[in-house]
Amino acid sequence: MSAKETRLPFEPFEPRDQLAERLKKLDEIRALGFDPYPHRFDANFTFADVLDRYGSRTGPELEAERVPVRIAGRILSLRGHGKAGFAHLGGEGRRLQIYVKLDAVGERGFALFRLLDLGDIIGVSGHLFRTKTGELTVWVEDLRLLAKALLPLPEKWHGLADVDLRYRRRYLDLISSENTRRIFLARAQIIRLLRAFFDDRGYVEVETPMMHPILGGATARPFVTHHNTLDLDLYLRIAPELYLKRLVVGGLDRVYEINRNFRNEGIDAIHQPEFTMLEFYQAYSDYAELMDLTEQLFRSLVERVCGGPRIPYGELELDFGQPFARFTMREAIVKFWPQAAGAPPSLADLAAPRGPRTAAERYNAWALAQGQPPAEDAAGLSDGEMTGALFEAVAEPHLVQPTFIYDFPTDISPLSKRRPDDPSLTERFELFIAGMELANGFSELNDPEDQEERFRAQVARGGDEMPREVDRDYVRALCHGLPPTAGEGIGVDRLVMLLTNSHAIREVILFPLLRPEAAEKRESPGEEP
RNA sequence: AGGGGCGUAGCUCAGUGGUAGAGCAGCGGCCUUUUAAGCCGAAGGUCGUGGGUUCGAUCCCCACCGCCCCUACCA
Repeated sequence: MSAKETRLPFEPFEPRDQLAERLKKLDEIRALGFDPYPHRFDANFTFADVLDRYGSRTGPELEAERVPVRIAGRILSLRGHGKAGFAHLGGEGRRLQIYVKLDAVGERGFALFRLLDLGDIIGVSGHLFRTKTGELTVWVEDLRLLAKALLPLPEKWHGLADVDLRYRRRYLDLISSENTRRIFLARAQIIRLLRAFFDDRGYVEVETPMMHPILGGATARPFVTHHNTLDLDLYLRIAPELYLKRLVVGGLDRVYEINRNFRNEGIDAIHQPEFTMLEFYQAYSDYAELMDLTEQLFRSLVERVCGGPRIPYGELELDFGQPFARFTMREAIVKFWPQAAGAPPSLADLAAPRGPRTAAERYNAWALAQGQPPAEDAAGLSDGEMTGALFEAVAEPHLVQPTFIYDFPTDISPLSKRRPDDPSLTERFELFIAGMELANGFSELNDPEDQEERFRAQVARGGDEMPREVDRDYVRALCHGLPPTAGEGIGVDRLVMLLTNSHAIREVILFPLLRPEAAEKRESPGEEP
């Protein structure tokens, strides 16, 4: 094949024959005296401007005005007709048709037009008119190539159908999928709104370390890295929590951070190793106030991003207009207990020693007979852990509409403050929507003795997910006095999923972590050239 | 990690135990208001990889690789 014999200036990409073809055209364009990569183009309109201002003007009105237009964009469609042709230019998610004909652009301009391909970036000058079929179009008088595309766009009818490629070549996905563009514009808007919400309430945005010498702030398996000069192993952070609370000790009474956390765990529809978390802390406050604030935040986001209180999510309709449902964890177990599994346990049963286990045994007997997933039941589970497991099996799948679950067992909440009336429970809540956990907040534990004790218990228990040493400096900070403080984390990726009706976390992360392509494996990072 | 599905032209997909097909894209030709433009022509494939069964495998069997879905752990 002749394409293979063509000498290529760089390590070629597939499809090679089309690459070679386009390189050939590039040479021909240069031979015509055009610079295929000029430095600038002075447009006088954006696509949105033209379409919004002239989209409803009639043909005769446009002819009378002869609106001069200079506009630049990518060629998204191309239809040649001998000595004339149409194309659509795309930019900012909009598109505008252009009409190029020999008489109007001259021999040299038309020769250039015939050497253009889908994907090329061009600038045109001319005036607006309406075609026979009524489409607003630029009558081109001058045509410039601004950047040659050496590789083709995705297939015009199906777009980028290969999901894997959509994530690997997000730039192509953004060109060819309007929905992808919409999702990431919404994501940017959501993050802007989050900042505005907290800025308006006197919170200070901060950035705390992403590399931690001591694991803490959550229970998760970490990534480990190494600093050469200090000869120090570091963990990529699993949570910013302990640093943010140090700042509250330091008198930043309201702080928030929007940034990445890293957890070396599984990847699925709602988990990515690198994910974005909003965490915020408010001194002189408690978890009840945060539930109110969270409800306000979600309601206002839904209103502003989606334009109303009710939003579709797959087959579901989620309603943020009503007050969010609120149940204690034990209440939720009672409420969603299936009738067929016999009489539900009472709140007192669940509070009694070994009560959660007894209830779980009854539930699991029914669940196994029904083929339903049972509550996790390991021999060593405490009453609190058993309660959590029972809640997950019995209640969690039912939490479709926005619902707060609060008063978590102390055993599964190492950083939350105990309830004064019941030390087996903590002042902690989670917000569930569409079966997903969206937020987790609590009244912060600020008793340094209790904290040190709980840290020691974690270290003693051991395992990949536990810190290997007590964060002494954090305890010291608490010794200087952390005011009564409430704090919360909100999973930003999941929030974006919800507000954009996306059903996989990879849809809302621009470049999600994927297994490297086979061909890329050879050039793995870390290898010296 | 376990179960299921998929892998055929650059892309989207048909198809058969007997040497492989369409549409789109690309290439050549015609076409000065088209829009999934149209018409004519030519080209494009080690049927994911490696073994096995068979006279013969893209098809059947085994293993591996990659991707997707479900299930278990984590936000």
